[in-house]
Amino acid sequence: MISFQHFSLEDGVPIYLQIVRHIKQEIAAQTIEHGEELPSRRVLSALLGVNPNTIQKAYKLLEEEGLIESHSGAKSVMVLTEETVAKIRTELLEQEASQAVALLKQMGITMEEAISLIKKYWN
Amino acid sequence: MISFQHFSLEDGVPIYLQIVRHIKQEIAAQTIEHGEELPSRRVLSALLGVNPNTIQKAYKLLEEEGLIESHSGAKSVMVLTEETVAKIRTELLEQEASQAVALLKQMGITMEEAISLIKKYWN
Amino acid sequence: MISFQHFSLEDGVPIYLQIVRHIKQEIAAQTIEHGEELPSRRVLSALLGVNPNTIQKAYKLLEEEGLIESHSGAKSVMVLTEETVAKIRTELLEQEASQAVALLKQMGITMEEAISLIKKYWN
Amino acid sequence: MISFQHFSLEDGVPIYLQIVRHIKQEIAAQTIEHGEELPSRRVLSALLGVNPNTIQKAYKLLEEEGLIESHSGAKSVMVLTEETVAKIRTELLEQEASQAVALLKQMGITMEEAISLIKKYWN
DNA sequence: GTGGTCTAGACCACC
DNA sequence: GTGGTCTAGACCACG
Repeated sequence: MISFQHFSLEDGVPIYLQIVRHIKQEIAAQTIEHGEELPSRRVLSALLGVNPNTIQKAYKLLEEEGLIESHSGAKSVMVLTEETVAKIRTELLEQEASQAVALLKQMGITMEEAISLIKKYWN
Repeated sequence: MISFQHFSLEDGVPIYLQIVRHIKQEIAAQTIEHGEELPSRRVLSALLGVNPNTIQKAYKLLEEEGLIESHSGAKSVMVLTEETVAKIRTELLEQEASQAVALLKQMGITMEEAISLIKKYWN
Repeated sequence: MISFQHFSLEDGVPIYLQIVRHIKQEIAAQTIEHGEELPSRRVLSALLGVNPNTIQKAYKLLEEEGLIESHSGAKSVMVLTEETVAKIRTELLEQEASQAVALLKQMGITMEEAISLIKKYWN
Repeated sequence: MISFQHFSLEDGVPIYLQIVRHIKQEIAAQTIEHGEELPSRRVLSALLGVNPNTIQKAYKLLEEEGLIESHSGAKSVMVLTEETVAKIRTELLEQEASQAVALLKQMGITMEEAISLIKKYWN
């Protein structure tokens, strides 16, 4: 079941991309599964306090990537193969890890310090 | 001294915000120091390959945050106390670390796996 | 009696407006007459291949213009005086003719060429 | 020189499509030529009393059809070959003529009456 | 109720 | 000044 419990809007990054990213995270975490229904535009827009159109844009992008099927009048549905799940998982990890490492290195932090940081923030 | 980095709109973050963030990273890494002169808008725009207006916007934001002082006609200088440097450093780390940890945990990754990921991407 | 016609959103005009226009054309052509019963929403929607709601919307608009009377539970009947028929007829012709003539003149076509075009497309 | 002198907004048809159509008419009438600059989004939107975005949408559609070239920071420019002009001209005529003929025939008007209508509205 | 689209306004990067 | 894009709100067709 998809959830937007731990979702909060950052500043700067377009909202619809943040939503896409969050859904991909849920896919990678397998908290959302093949065939599952997504919340409707209106429901999710009310939940996040944004315009229904912004949700629409996020869903459309996911549809173009083949992760969703939408038919007018019916709810949008997840379309997931094991393959795509694995691919998304790898993508997200790579993205996040390389970004984090780049930042830490640029700030002059050593790998050991980085590891202790991870431990500190893990809880 | 501000170092080169590639900026683009790919991920949707406005370039001028990316530049602000980059400069803050250099502050946190102490590769930029108090009293240092910033490159002129024109020079930096050439260096980073973006429009001078965009640099202007970034500088203005930094000035509003009190990190820069521009005296009309003269060059801009960094205004950094130990306090502000520490604050920026903490901000950046916290932001990045908590975001990364949240993602990893949500994806069902253990701390040990996370650490080995760090090691893998460190180089 | 309302005849079949293909309706779609291709050119951007809402379907319910296309239906209204189509019915007005039948009025002007006097293939629909005063006192005639309209097909029920369900029947017409099946005939035209559109959603019953869309027919409903078209009927409502015609009712607001006074061309239809619907008594609750009963069928809708056409309310047409000679006057209104003539008015609709004139409206439609004027609209179409002036639009077509404006286009042709703007494109630098002579009246003679226009007439031969009419002849060409008449069949 | 393109002009929106004799342009007025109809109801029902999306505004951006009306604009596209009008520009195509000007192309067909050769009142607008290869290499000519189009009015900017802001200018035209103010002129027509609509949102700049609506103009943007019209221009984008023309660009996708290869009739316009747009580069950020510079004005949009017409890209017209003799071939495309001829094609547009034919398209518009065919469209308008067949539409007009269909309406007239459906209204029970004979070809002779139609021709006299044309003559009547020509002036 | 659902998704699809048109119009509107503000902001961004660039010349 | 220019075009490009993101967010917002209203309307449409459909189940």
